[in-house]
Amino acid sequence: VSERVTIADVAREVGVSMMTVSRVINDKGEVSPMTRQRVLDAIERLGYRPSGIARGLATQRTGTIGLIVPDVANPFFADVARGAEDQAYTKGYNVFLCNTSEDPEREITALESLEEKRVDGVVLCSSRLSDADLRPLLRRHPATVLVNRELAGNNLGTVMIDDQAGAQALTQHLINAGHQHIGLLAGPPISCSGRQRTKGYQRALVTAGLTQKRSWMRFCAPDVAGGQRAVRELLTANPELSAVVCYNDLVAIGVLQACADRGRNVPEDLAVVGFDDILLAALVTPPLTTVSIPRRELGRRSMALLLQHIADCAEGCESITLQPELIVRASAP
Amino acid sequence: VSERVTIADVAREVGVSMMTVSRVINDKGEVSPMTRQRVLDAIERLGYRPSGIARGLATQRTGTIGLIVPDVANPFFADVARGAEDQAYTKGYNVFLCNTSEDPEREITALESLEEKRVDGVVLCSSRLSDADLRPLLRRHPATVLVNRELAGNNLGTVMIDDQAGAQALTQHLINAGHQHIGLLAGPPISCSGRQRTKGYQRALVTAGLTQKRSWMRFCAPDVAGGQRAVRELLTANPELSAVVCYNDLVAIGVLQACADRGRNVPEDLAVVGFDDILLAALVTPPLTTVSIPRRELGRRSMALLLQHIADCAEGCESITLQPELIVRASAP
DNA sequence: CTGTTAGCGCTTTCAG
DNA sequence: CTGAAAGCGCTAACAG
Repeated sequence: VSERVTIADVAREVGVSMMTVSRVINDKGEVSPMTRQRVLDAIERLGYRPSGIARGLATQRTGTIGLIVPDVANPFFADVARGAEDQAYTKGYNVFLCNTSEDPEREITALESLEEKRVDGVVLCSSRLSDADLRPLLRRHPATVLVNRELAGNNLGTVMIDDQAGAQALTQHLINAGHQHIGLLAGPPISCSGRQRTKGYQRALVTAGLTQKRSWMRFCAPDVAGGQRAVRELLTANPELSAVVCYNDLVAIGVLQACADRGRNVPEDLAVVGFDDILLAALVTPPLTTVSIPRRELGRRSMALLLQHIADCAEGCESITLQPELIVRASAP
Repeated sequence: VSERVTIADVAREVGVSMMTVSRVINDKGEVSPMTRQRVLDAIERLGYRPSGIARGLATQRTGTIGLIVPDVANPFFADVARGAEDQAYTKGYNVFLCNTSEDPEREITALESLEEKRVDGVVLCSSRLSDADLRPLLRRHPATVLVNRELAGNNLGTVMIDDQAGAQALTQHLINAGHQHIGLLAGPPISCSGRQRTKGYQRALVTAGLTQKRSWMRFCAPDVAGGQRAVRELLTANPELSAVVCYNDLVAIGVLQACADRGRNVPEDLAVVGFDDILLAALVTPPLTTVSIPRRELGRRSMALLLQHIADCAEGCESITLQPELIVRASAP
């Protein structure tokens, strides 16, 4: 990386002003075809590449977006990140990736350092910050899209998954199969998506005119161990249950394992449905009936919404809701 | 994002020069404790945050790193990305994430746009570009670390996985268990890691003084279907085989499925070992003996190497090789 | 300990 | 169609 070639070098080489070179680079303003070609040649010959930094300082736009996720190593956010980056790429933007590890402090740091980097906008996934903490932080950014999180009052772009509809479809599927006693492993009580999914479960039961019982619902850790533990308690207390709706696929897999351990057949003795359609869902025995979330699409749409908002900032707070898709497999045919 | 507060605003507010404010921000040069405090107060009061863009233009350092991967949605690279970002975060750097989709054109574009962004360095994973294409592109960057790819001649930082040692350990494990007739499903012939793993397999056999037969080795697609197909041919042609080393876990799972289909017991009739320790490896029946690659560590070390190189650019081309770790499970006890 | 003078490399006026 | 001047917001290098 010897000496960087600047726009001045190119201008001198061709014998024109820097402005003319700038016009050629940006395809702005009229430049005579001949001059234009000579500039292009010089750029090629000298190996000139404009400095986004200098340009950013002059224009106040960096061509840069911040993407904040809890953890890219989580396949969910990895897919979201892929979709977001793809979309940004096609529009000529680069994206800063920030992981928060679910740590509010780190989320704050991310938002702040992205501000220092003067990103043109931020896509923030599953923010764990309180409204009060989040609002002032976002106000310092020119544009933001929230994924999987609402923020009342601010007219921000928002992209959500319809958790309630997903859980309702799953529960309805069980009801259609003749189940009348359906349990729920609801995930962590703080989880927003958990609450929505619980609502969907309840609404399906109400719509079908089926009984609901408090004891048929149980919170659990959102992983395999959580499902394993919770389902034991659930079935011991409620032997009448013939089906169970799980917060997510990992919980459902925990249920599968618990059933295998106690010689309970799925789906004959107990039908099981998950949520998310993770890779594993199709591979366990029996394969899981679940609901699939268009994760890459989620990232793509979020980024598209943000870039559109940046382009014509007239637009207000568009809000998008993506529908999960029911995937029927052997665990609940 | 009303009017941005600048260093000049802070200076005016306190009644000092911009330099003094700058010194406070950067903890550089001596500033009287009192002035210092007044500056800090004003920064807080005004909500000032320095512009990384302006600073980058002045210092020629952006505090920014480019990370190029084939695909973050691939769990392998997602983990690498996580490790790399974590490391960068602890050192105060932000990282640009670029996906190439295995497309050479897009890899070139990524390298070029990262140059425009004036990143301080690049971590490039599994580059698909030829040496001839890659070299001039990298020369334009101040620092680079290559992951999972060598480039002769250039003294770049390089981080590799020891594929050969991994395959050798796996094969040795089978030999220790008494196997004498060991087959190999070698993956695609073009694969560089495939060649290394084949070498490791062969070396283990040679070291143990066991026979090798050409017909015991077979190329295959690096997925479940590939393993399924190849193992049938392999066993039909060589019924004497009591164990098989697979290019990766997916191939091994294909072998498991083929065995299940034909009533062949694993590991009694055939011992099977994989490579990578993907999530699935522990969950199939029987669980796979395999070798685990420290993926997050791979990302972390790569970024650490790059940042160290940036810090004291005196250093030359350090090269790191990470060892896979043998994981013994039921498919080859 | 603090301030002044020059840029960093580009674009935005406004004039030719 | 082309150019000159004035910054964008910050810091390096000197001076006091």
